[in-house]
Amino acid sequence: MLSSSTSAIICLFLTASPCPSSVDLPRQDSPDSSTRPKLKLTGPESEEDAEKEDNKVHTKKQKMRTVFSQAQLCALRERFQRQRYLNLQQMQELSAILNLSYKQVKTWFQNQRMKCKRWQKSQWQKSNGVTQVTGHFTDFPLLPPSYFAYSIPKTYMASHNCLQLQFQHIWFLQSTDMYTNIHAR
DNA sequence: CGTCCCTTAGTT
DNA sequence: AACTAAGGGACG
Repeated sequence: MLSSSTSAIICLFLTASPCPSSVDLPRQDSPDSSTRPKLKLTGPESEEDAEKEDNKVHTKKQKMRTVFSQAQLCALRERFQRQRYLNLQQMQELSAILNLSYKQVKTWFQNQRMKCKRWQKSQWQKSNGVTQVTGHFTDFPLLPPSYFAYSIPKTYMASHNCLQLQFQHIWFLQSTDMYTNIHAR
């Protein structure tokens, strides 16, 4: 039912992929110990992941912010379009492909979810004011970023039915994502 | 553990 | 100033 429309949107996104070329997948030093990409596709390696162990005696806790390449962002966004929640191995696979760490992918998806949530809230406020709600799903722009519904996954685990009633159509989309996420193995 | 949420801080 | 990667705490 819904998957058809969703996939249609995905196709749109893919065909009209706004990725500014850049075939680069520059190495992103995994600032994290857990789950690093085991296969390095592109050779040039970091050589500076030494900071994690306290070898840098007392250089402050400088936050190391990695700048994702356009190719990486494009791939992440494309994936997010159709799947907002990835399970462990899906994230590992994706991180390996993009040469990012597992934690980076996990963090990116979380941040993206929050961003989406913020965006939705603003949209809702907008429509709440004067512009009346025309439809349910069609209110959101179809092309990137096509932020459909968001929802709360933690409560999905706990009380699925409760939230399903609460969010209705919005939840339906989300629960579909979660469902495919959990059961697609 | 993963996620939500808020916060911090690097990059543009 | 906006965006957003990453840190940290709370919760299940």
